[in-house]
Formats: sequence, structure tokens, C-alpha cells
Amino acid sequence: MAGQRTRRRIPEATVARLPVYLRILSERFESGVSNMSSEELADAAGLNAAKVRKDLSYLGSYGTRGVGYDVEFLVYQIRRELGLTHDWHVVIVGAGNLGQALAGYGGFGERGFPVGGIVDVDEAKIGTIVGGVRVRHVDELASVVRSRNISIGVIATPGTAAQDAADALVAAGVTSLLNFAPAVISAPHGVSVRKVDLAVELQILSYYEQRRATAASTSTLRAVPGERGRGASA
Amino acid sequence: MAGQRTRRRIPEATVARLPVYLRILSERFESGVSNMSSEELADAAGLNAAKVRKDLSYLGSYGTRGVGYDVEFLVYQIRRELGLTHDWHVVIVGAGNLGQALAGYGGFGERGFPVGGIVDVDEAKIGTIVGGVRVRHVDELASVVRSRNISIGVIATPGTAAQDAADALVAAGVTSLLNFAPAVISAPHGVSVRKVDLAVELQILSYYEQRRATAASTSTLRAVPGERGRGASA
DNA sequence: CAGGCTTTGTGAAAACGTGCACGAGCGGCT
DNA sequence: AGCCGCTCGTGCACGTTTTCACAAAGCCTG
Repeated sequence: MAGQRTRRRIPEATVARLPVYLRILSERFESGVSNMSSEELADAAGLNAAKVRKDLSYLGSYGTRGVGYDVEFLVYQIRRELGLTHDWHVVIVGAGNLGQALAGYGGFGERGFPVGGIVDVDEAKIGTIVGGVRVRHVDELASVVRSRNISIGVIATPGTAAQDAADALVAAGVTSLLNFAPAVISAPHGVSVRKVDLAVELQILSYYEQRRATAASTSTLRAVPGERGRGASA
Repeated sequence: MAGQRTRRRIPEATVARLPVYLRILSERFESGVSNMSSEELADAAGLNAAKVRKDLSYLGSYGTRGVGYDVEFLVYQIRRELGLTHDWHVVIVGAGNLGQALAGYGGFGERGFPVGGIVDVDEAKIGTIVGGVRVRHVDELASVVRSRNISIGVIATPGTAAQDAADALVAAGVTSLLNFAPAVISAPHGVSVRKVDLAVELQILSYYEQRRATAASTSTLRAVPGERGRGASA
């Protein structure tokens, strides 16, 4: 196989939207839809058509002018580009409230990311079963990672332990981290880190709420319950 | 009170970072640190100093040249700007796996967003206690929202029910939505929407993993376990 | 109180992401 | 076969975000 020719670099913003397209396309395909235009896809994703086309163009010229995109083919291409042609096992560090919830939440496995292990430092939790997986000691992390060939680690510890968890994961050979702890973690070059902080999201919403409140008391009136708009408005 | 004079509009990217600064500053303040430079703050947040200074400058000129920022004062200013001077009750729609996890996770209340109610459509779940709050029927949503003066709703339903949940929340008077369901939802103008999709985050990590894998097999060697770098590297 | 050291605040430039507009190419119809 | 209508792919202009670089302003020392 000569393989993928020029291997364009895909902008981060586009990479973040590909999973959204993928979900929509998969759903439509299940419903028997075989073709979609950039505009239909844009409506479903809450974006505009030009952006969708530009995003998809990074994958190659897979659309047909005058017709649209073949849903099944596009699903395949996006999966391939995202590396979703096989499952990725993940290991969760921290079997507390959040870790248990994540393990119990079926969403991971369904979407191709089965939980391959959970570890914790707390002796009391070791051996308990969470989401069908037995909690093991953090010292066994490296062996867990190796046995399942895991490259993605999920950090679900308290903020104070997050950096230790990250270091342990990296030492065990993990190269991607998804951090749910309320702390900034650093990792060596070559390790990807993404962060999800629930409190931060709420605080951002709070900002716009607060802003609306003061704006309303300043100006006379506002209203405008009008048509459906998009995302975070001011 | 003449109040805040010109009321600058703060860029969205900055708003998203303010909560991070706030957490770091609060932690340092607890540890007895009373002053911080933009560079120290930048290190802790994993950013560069110029960005920190520009971000903070949107709040006003609260630093002292040659010295840095007064931690306590800055904490106060950021809280005020983000509208965190009082608690915001939130209502959770969906008492399934994810909803229960979010309610049970103490993180919300601790950070100023106590759970003021949980609703679901499933009769079997009504009346059960989750995270100290009794699950009520979704028909009671409006009364729950009014009784606690709630303006933030959290959507923790399956994807197929997410838009219904959003509509119900908006109808009940909620003006900010945090959507955990794997679906794009639309809301009227004037309603802020933010989305957290765990599967999307993992798929983004998958992309970079996959990319590294193919790059490694193409080039001869890479390595570089060198110094600590930042976020999602290629 | 002058000079040196430090760190802020901010213009200006560069980089990045988004939206528009239109040429190019394809399918269908006559 | 030729024409028409539709939708993709993309160059370009615009807005936003990041980075750079430096003057302004405070503290400290002698």
C-alpha cells in the first residue's frame, strides 16, 4: 500500500468538529439516509455550510458536485482519519465518585473506548467492581496498560493528585491524557492532554448570565425571544 | 452606585481562562501567597505571561508594575466579573447514569453551583434520592426552577431526548444550558449553550494517537522525551 | 533623590479561524 | 449532445486570538 499521499495537517478546530459530523452521519445512515449535502449537515451540526465543506475538504475531495456527500463513504473516511477503525481501551485513574461514574457510564464502551482498567491508591476500594471492572492498585498501572496495550488514560482524581496520576500514566507508557480533575497538568512533549472541567463550564455560563442581568438593569428592555439562534450569546 | 464604568466586552477566549486563573489564585491564597506575577500565574496555568497580562487587563489595571498582582484583590475581581459573588443553583434533567453521577459528584456544590433539583420522565426514578436531592417529574420543572430562581440547566439525558429537555428548560425559564448529551441542541436567542461530550474528547485524542502512530511508522525514529511541553501536540 | 531593576499594560504584527462568493464539475432533462 | 440547475471546493477578505516588544511605572538601594 502506497498509503495516504500528502497527509495534510488538519487544523485543531476542524479535528474537534469531525466527531460531531461523524455522529450525525452515523445516525442518518442508520435511518437509511445515503446522501447529504453540506447544508443539511451544517444544519444538523449547528454550523454554516461553508465551514462544513472546508472541514471535509481536509479529508480529501470526497463530495460530488451537484449531489452532496455519500454518507457511508464519509463515515468511513472520518473514522479512518480519527483512528476509529479499532477500539481504544482506556484506563481510569481514581475510583472515587467521578471515576465510578465514568466507568459506570456506558457511553465510553459504546463509542469505541471500553474501560480496560481502573486503579486507585485507596486500599478500601481495591478489589471492588465498578462498571464491570475490578479496581486495582495504582502500582499495577504499568501492567494494566501493557496487558491491554492502552494509550489513553483518564484522570479522575482530586485536583491535588492529578499531576501524580499524570506522571504515573506517562511512566506506564500512556501517551494521551483526558483530565477531569480541576488542575492544570503538564506532560512531556509527545503526550496529548485534554481537559474537561465541569466547574469551569458552569462559571463561563455564570459570566454570561451575570452579564445579561446587569445589561437588563442598565438598558430599558431587551426581550427578543425570536428565532432559534446559536450557542453562547452575549 | 455609579457602578462599573465602561463595561468592556471580554473576549470569549479570555472568559474561558478566567476560571482557571481564579482556581489557581484561590489555591495560592489559601497557602498564604499574597502576591503573584503574571509569569508565575502563567506557569501555573500552562500559558505564557503576555496572554495572562492581556487577559487580566480586560478586568482593569489591577497589577502593580515591578511587583505583580495582589492575589486576594484579583480573586475578588475575577469572582465579581464572572458573577460568582453568589451561588447559582442548577437543575439537572435526566436522572440516569450520568445525571446521578453529576448530582452525586460533590464538585458542583463546592464550587458555588449546588444542585437545586433533578427531574426525569421515568416514573420508576421519581421519588428516589440522588446526591441528597429527590428526583421529581419533568412536569414539575417550571415549579422547581421558579422556587429556587434557577437560571442554569444541565442536560444529562440520552441524545435523543436532549432537544426536548432543552425546550422544557427554556420553557421553564432557564437561560443557560450545559449539555452533556451527545447531540447538538438549539435554543432561542438569549440563551447560552455549552456542550461537554466525553466521547468527542476521546475521539480527538484518538486522532492524535493515530497520527503519531502513522508518523512513527513513516519516519525512522522520533523519541524526544525531553522537557515538559504543552497540551495537544501532534 | 537618582539610578537600576523589575514587572505591568498595551500598541502593532503575526497567526489562526470563519464566512462570502464564485468558478468548476456533475447529474438530469430535453 | 447540449443546456440547466445544483452543490462542491477554494481563494480572499474579515474578525478574533496570540505573540512580540517596549515604554511607563513602581520599588529598592545607596
